[in-house]
Amino acid sequence: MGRASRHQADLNRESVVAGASRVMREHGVDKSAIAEIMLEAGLSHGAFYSQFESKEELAAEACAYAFDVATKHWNALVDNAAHGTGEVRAAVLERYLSAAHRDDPRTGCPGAALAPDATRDNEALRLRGAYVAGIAGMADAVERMMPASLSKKRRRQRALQTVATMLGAVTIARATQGSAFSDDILQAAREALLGDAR
Amino acid sequence: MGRASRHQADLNRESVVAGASRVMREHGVDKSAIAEIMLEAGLSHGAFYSQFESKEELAAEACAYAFDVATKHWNALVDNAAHGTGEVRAAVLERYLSAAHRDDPRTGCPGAALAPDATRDNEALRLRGAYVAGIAGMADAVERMMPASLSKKRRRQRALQTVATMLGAVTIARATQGSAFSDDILQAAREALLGDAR
DNA sequence: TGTACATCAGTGAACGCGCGTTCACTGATGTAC
DNA sequence: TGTACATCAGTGAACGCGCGTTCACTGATGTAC
Repeated sequence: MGRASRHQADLNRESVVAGASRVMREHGVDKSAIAEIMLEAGLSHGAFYSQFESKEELAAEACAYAFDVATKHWNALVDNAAHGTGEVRAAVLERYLSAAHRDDPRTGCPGAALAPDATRDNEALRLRGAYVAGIAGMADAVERMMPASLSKKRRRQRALQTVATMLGAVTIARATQGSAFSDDILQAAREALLGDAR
Repeated sequence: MGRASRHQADLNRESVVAGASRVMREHGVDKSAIAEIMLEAGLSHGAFYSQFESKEELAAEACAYAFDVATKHWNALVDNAAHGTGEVRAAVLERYLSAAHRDDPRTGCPGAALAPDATRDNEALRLRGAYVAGIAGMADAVERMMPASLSKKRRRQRALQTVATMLGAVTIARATQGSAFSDDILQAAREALLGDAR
């Protein structure tokens, strides 16, 4: 096959990062074998180390990439909101707290999917760094969805509470998938965050 | 060393389960080596398989054990409450959402610590089963702490919302430990669940 | 109560597998002239 | 613009390590008589 062009190599690298972000959200960093990730990108196992220094570097980049995509999407929704942020907030929460999101971590929230890996990353801190930056950006996006009538301080507070509840509900729903409890916890979170009895 | 007495063997088994519940809450099931767990119980690596069928069986028992201890404790607090459940609720939440709990998963909530392992347990379902039973019991205990003035249905709803927020806040706080965000998310969850007046 | 034997908890070493990382090699790409 | 050579993305195989599991063995415990 020989050497790939500089342009093609760059495309390949992006493809590996994007693929890794999906595989790692599904299986976690440790259970995502490099061979499997490279296969997803259509490359051979051994090609990995001509693009990345280590698996940990890839994990950090995949984390940053996943947060970037998700947060940009939310910010665009806010920017394009025609009738205030209430509808955007409702749509985002409805989607986040859906069975579909619970069942498809591959394209879902990296804050929920990668939290365990960021937690246990105690030697090399790159993944944790990417996670912290990512979740902070995500919280900022949620803050922008909060009612303009609230004070800046209250909007921040509400945003953080919302993020904690969203992420906790999906985390528990995934850990209990297949049981009635899984649906109940999502339903309760929906009622809390966008419910009638709000 | 020779054969241990039946009584001693039972004690050893309990010791292994209790030790595993601590090690696994700290490192997760996969990163908890059997050798390390057995060492914690003062036994040799090879003794494991005369007590347990597999690592997965141990993980399920360790999960059930950790939930059992935590939930019994909370139920006892409710049973012994002198002045209604408000104080118990406040004390439990204050503790759960503390930096101390974030920093000490070994003796902390298994619902937060073992969620990733229950999530990825897709072949042998014993760990997931223990997790579902455990988190359900924990939610019941939280429900008992809710104001008696609320309807049964509202108490249940509030309990599930509370569990989602608690667990989500600690999960994020652990994944972002060492950053300001980690303290902020715990603080926000305290304000949400304990009230601004707190 | 004492004796002979079977049981089996615990030991320490070895096995096997998955997987991160390394390496010698290939041959198209990029560059110097 | 063409030619010669150096570079390096990608290949496929091998290495090494951690760790779950297995195994032959030990000797105190439990039991049958």
